[in-house]
Amino acid sequence: MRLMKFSSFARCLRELESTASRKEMVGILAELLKRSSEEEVGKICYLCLGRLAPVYRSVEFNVAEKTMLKVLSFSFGVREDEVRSRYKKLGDLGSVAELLRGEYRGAGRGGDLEVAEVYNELLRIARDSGAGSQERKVHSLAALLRKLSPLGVRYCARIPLGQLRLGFSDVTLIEALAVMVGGGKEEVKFIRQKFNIRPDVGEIVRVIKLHGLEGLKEVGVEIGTPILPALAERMPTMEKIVEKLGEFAVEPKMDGIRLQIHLNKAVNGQPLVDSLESQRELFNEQGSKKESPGALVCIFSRRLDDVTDMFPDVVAAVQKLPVDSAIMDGEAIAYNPDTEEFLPFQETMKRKRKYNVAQKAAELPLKVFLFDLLFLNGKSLLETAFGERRRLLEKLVLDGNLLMAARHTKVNSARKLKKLFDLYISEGLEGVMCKRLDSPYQAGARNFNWVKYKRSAEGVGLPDTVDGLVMGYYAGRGQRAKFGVGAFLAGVFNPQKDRFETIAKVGTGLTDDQWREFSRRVGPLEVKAKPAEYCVAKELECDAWLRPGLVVEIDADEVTCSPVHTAARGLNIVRTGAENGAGLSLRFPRLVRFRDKLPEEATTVEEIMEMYRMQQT
DNA sequence: CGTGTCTGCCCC
DNA sequence: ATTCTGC
DNA sequence: GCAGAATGGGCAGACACG
Repeated sequence: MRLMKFSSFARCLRELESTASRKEMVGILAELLKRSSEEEVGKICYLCLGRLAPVYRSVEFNVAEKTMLKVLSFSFGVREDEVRSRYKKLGDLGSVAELLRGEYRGAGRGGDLEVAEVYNELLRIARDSGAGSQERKVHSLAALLRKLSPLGVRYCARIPLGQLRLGFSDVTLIEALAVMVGGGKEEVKFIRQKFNIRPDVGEIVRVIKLHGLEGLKEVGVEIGTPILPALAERMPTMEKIVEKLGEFAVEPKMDGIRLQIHLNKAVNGQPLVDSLESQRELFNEQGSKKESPGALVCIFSRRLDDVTDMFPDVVAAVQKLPVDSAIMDGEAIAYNPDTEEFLPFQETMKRKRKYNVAQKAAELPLKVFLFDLLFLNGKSLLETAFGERRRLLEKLVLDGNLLMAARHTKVNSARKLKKLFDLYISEGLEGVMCKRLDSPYQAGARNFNWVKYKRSAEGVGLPDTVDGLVMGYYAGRGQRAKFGVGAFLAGVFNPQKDRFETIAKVGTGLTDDQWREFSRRVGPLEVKAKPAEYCVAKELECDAWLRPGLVVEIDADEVTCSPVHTAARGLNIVRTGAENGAGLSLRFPRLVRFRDKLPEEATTVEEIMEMYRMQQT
């Protein structure tokens, strides 16, 4: 079979991009996969998904928007402001690149590259690092783009940005795999199950090409290969949760970092480290080999990043567990051993680091609340009912200090649920997780086996919504480009200083109609420069400024200290954990509605300060 | 050696 | 993370 | 109801530059 040309690949992507029906996309993708040979099909899968490797290999480009602007400018001899202004208008660097390539009259075309050649070059560029690497990346990417057709450039330029905007992702690609081998619903289900425990489409398609679906049967849960985490859905009321779930258990929802912990002790049986090490060598990674005596521990984040080296205290505690092998799911959160209080999310985040790990571990001790057991002593528990998995988890003999089992209470009424919810809220926690006791561990799925119910759902997250002044807005990307806006900057009023201070950028909560309405309402308010009474950090500079005129109602989960937002900055009131000069901002801001209010009737900095204080208790 | 800018399928 | 939209 | 694509605040890391 001949190797596929990148131009031909690009034409296929173009077809996919202009197709809305998922069924049709599956057909096109199945054809594409069928046409590609086994050596290149894995690479084609990764490229389709805007990547070079499966997520848990984390090949980082360190090239995104800003650098790609430089690449396009350099590649096609166009001034950077020109590229930037076209980007603002089109909202997509691929389209800009395609246009520039079409207009480019310099020498270029170096023949028609194969997909694999483009892939290899992108991988080489991604791996370049160290002094001077940014410049080399710009030059190499520019040279690569000049060798491609305009359509090829369109997609190649989007790959380092990590999004091809084709309207499909992993799941659709899996369906295409099933169709490729002439399968139906059953086969989709089968392949998806395998993908959930080996989240590497490239690998799965290679196995299928070589050995068919039969070959996939060999793929099982493996210590050292992350399982896609199960995710929770939300529901609006507790009554609906009880109605939907029947008999379930309630656990507290902690505001920390999700961890999937793998443990393998070479006690009896074969340790499964061989394949792990060989895969690492394949990707030429250095230094991540775990030299722990007698026990291999791997920790993965929610997005399957290997974060083992960031949590040596967790590794040490897990190594002591009296089991041969296990995979556990849990939440890590920093706490203060003196007050026994859990710390805010921002503090826990400081534990996610590469340097000064031991020092921060001492400053910010963790609790890890384990809430699920996916694998135990060589056997997968994914199909085991949650009630039974929980029973096995409780038998694990945790140290009770760093490793704890999450509190877990069986519930069958809204009354009991409410009681637990109130209890956990009073402890300063985020809310509750409700889990069906009879459900398997649904790796990779967000469904109603797990339902989260947060403080904010009660309208208790923020004491009140915020009425913010719209100070300016930002050009939209992708599908927001057509509205001319993708987000806006909101501020609150400081009557003492007679000025507006920023509290959040808002980019969600508006329907398409509301985005259009936004454009209409904002048109007459546009001014050339930032009004003098706006206090805005440099990094929040808007694409268009507005004079005071439009006020909107904003909801959020929380008021937090902010290093960039200026709201209530300098109000000399003690803020726990805040640096001097910190302002306040909103966590997870979203628009509720447009309001007919005067700018001076916007929420004031004192009111925001009061909301912040109320939260602390 | 600091400081500033950009990046991350980052974490949430 | 939240939210909206097309299928 | 699912899959996908818009978007948020805030943190540490990687480089570039002076």
